[in-house]
Amino acid sequence: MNARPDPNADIASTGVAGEELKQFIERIERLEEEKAGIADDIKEVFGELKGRGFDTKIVRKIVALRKQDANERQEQEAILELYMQALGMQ
Amino acid sequence: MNARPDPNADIASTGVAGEELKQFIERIERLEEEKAGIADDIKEVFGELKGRGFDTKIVRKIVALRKQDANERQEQEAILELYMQALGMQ
Amino acid sequence: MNARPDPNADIASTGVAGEELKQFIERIERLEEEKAGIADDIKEVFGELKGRGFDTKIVRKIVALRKQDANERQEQEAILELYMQALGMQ
Amino acid sequence: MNARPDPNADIASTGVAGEELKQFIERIERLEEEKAGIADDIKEVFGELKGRGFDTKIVRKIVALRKQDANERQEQEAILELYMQALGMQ
DNA sequence: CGCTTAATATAGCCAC
DNA sequence: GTGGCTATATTAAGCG
Repeated sequence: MNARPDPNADIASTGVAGEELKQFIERIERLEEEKAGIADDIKEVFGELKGRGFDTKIVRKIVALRKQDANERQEQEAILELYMQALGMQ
Repeated sequence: MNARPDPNADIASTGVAGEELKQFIERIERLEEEKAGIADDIKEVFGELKGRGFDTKIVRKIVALRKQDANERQEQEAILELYMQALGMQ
Repeated sequence: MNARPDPNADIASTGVAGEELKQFIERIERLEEEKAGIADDIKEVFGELKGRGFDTKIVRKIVALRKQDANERQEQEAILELYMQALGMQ
Repeated sequence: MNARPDPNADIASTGVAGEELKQFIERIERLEEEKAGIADDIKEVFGELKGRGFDTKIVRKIVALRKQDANERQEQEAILELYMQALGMQ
């Protein structure tokens, strides 16, 4: 048993749960702002790196590859080749 | 004119640019970790909120809607400015 | 249960699934051509409109805004329905 | 000299250019609807193809490859390898 | 032609 | 664990 079994119902009536909800939403929005800020930082690094003459597209690929399991990558390539052979493409 | 007009060429030879690239990549990876951490925090808030009896789906929609409202406002202002420029109203 | 549980296997052997795949790909390519054609039509309209003295940038913004307004309306309705469900109001 | 040198100015005054603009916008919106319809058709084909056991991601790749110039692809791969060598990744 | 914004594709998440 | 949905990442287009 719970003192507030259905906060949603309370929203329309007392506003108590509404206040709690507001707090949650504000926390989320604050965190999302932070996240967006970091995303901007990343963009800046790419901008800087581009200004130094590096190819951003390739750097992105490297970063992605470092995350990705090498085996999975090989598997993907293998099945892709299989398909291409079936279609007579190369 | 630039002291390093083609970093790509350097990569294969001296490795100097390779070192610089490595630095960039590590910065990016550090920032992406931070970003992922915040994403986790957000998930936690949703978990908590769910534990308090709120419907996560609805809360997500509210958050999205509030963001959209903000965007909408910006859009409206943007187009208003465009019009004013077009009409020579400065 | 399915008559062809693993088309990928068939590709390398009989080529039957390869044929089916080819059909799919050709359908997709035909549709993408159509789509590109329409995109060209849109470009033409913008060209025409520009020739009539309108500012394409502004017109694009108006179109985007009208679309956004429509989306916004749908979003509002969606969240309203969600709330009603959550509150047991059918 | 032109009978309507600045349609934008007219918008605020006579509404004549406003009417013309409306026509343009409606044409654009109609075309964009068509385009969206075809995009949906494409999605359907992918859905169907998926239901037949094909891997949509790979099929997308094939479609993209068929568009792409083979030389460009090889060049991309070459430079990627170069970078990876420089970083000691394989 | 580079930079910014829109379209598309991918991946992660959540509910069933 | 599968499938839909949202969010992110990539790619393409438009503009100056």
